[in-house]
Amino acid sequence: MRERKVTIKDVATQAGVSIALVSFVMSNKAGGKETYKVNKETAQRILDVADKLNYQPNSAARTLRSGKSRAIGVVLSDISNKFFADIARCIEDRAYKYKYTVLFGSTDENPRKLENLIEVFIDKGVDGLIVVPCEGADAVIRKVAQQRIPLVLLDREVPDVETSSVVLNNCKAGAQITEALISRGFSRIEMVSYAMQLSNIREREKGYRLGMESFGLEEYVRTHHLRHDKMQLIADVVRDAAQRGVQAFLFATNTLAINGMMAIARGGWRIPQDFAVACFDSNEAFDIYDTTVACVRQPIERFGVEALDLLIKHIEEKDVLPSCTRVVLSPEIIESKSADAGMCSTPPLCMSYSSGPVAVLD
Amino acid sequence: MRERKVTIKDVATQAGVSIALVSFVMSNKAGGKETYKVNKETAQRILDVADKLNYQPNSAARTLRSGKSRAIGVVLSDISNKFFADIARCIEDRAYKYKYTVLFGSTDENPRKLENLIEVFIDKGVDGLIVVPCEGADAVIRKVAQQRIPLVLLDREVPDVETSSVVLNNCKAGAQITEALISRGFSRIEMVSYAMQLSNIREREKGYRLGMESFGLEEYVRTHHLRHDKMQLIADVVRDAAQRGVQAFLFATNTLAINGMMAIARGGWRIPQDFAVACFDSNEAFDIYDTTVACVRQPIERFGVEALDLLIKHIEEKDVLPSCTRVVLSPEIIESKSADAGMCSTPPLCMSYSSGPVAVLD
DNA sequence: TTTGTTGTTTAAAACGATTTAATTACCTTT
DNA sequence: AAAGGTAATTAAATCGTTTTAAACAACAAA
Repeated sequence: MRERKVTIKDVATQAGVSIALVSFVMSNKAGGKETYKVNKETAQRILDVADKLNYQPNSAARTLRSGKSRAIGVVLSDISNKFFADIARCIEDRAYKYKYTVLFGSTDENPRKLENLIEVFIDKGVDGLIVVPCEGADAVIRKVAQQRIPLVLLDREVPDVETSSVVLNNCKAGAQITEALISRGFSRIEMVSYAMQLSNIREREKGYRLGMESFGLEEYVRTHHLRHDKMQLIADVVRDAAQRGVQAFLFATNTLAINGMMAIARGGWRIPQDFAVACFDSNEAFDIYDTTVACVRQPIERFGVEALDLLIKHIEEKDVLPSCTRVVLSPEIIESKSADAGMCSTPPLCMSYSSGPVAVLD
Repeated sequence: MRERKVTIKDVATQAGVSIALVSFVMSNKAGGKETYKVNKETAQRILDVADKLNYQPNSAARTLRSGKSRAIGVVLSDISNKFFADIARCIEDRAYKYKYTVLFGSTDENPRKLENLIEVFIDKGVDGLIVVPCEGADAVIRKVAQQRIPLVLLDREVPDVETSSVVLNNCKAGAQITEALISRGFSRIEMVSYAMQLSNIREREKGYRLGMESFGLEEYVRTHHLRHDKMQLIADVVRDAAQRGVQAFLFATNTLAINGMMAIARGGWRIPQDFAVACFDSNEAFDIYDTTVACVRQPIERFGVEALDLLIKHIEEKDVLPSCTRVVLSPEIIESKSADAGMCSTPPLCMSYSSGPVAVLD
């Protein structure tokens, strides 16, 4: 019952032309730049036949011969993390527009897995890669970059490597959100972060420090470094902080904030009565119960769009000069209306993600 | 500077054998069933050379010739939705183990987009598909099924089509969670659902009805049907319900719950003091602020694992009988400890997703 | 008539693997 | 010594495109 796939040959015979001509017409349809000269009538006839037979070019054959797959690989930390899932979605949509297909992979911050994923993707013949590098992946990234495989780093950067990247201005974001806390009257503010050598994390911590220092609060600067696979220890951090009279926490990520707030709640403390909280990334939870003092909203759409556009640019000018672009996105600080009122279950600031001004390039 | 890719030919000449032999060895390495007879020493020599040259078989060539791509397509509603993102992650991990690559696509509940995604994936040569069908996609699904393309439906089913599927026992879940609400003393319970013809949604509503009826509460049965692209109307539902003295809401999905709870908060009501809330799918928000009466926890891992295993089974026995399996997963009802205490910001029930018993097959 | 020229079309060679059918080498057996 | 059998190996066809270089047709210029 299996109907044999219709090939370019079928179209050619049906239309009474050679397969080459069909190929010319089919690839030109996609709007190629090198226009082959094909008689208009013949071209139309071929298109008609192709349409009638419902001809779909075989992707494997095309890739084999041309070396181009119109597929890209996207290597993230974890696609089930809301932040990355949102970005993935934007990349997907944008790629769809350009008629590119996307392969996703999650590293779990494991450099070996990252290396393996990249290998698999390259092996599958992707035209380029968007990668969220993890700790210990520097060497692999450098290798990819010097192999001249189109590459865009996302969210984090790697030192001493010539490649394009799209990142947030993390330092500025860290400083601004710290200042938001301070302007609410808090001074004993501590940061909860990861014990990972990641550019974005380090910059956020730096911003926090700068923010504190600019208000003369250097004596209270304290950053807790958690291992991402030992998240339960966050409860100790909270307990310890409570004893030392800490007033507010600044969480370096989404995941830290959620776990931290859970630890706070479990310990019997209340937000914002006992602890004020601010964090990076927004979250649905914060939208429902508007209890956080402020959060850094990252321009997710821009991350996806800029990364994909950059990558496609690289793919298309592959043989030309290897230009590198660094896109630094501006954070948006969203301050809660109600946090200082000490209430719970009050109207959230925004109904959906789409509201509010979109951050712009620096 | 571009280093030419090493091909099977290079390995063959280096090892002093024919390319056929290399092919035999390379594909046998993967544990094929039809063992070609190759001299052990020669095989080892070939493997050594392949390793030394870092030979990676060209995927396009392999796909073109063999018709198998070791890639699958996964068509979801929206990968940025936490529920689907979690499933995607499980599928990814499991596929990785089997050395399969996964293509993801989001339909936004649009049947045209679903059709297009499936077309693109098939065109890319995927060996099989996992699909979350949306409203209006029945015809497309049937077409795919009768084309004998390995297919597994996820989360929702399509009537009158012979295909495998993995779904929750939605009716049972609906009944149980309704009973959980009733056992807390609520009787004026209304359901907030979608105006979509989706098997899972319909079953959940049915369960709610059965649950209410089994306690003689049929007079209060009322299901609100929202359009997923008109989510803001949920505020009207809440306001209207408040006037009619409704005590509790049962939300049919994650997204409805989040938007509903936001609408409640915006309207100045409090959870659980003014409205009790129960819903399908858990969410990080509910973990932090343990205010919901109960939620249906879906066995996400099982969804991914079962769907992928089924699909691979279909792919591998493609030429044999087209057997269909229907996997129905049991829901787990998670009841909050604190909801009836009328508190906010109390210790949540579980620290992370991994706690608690895992639901089993019916 | 010959030589270009321009616009169309095509034959045939890749691309890099898999897979079939045939061949070789080396034993046994008769 | 011939025939048969088995294990190991290989030549060659094939998958469905893209792409290069050549061929062809028609017509203008020399």
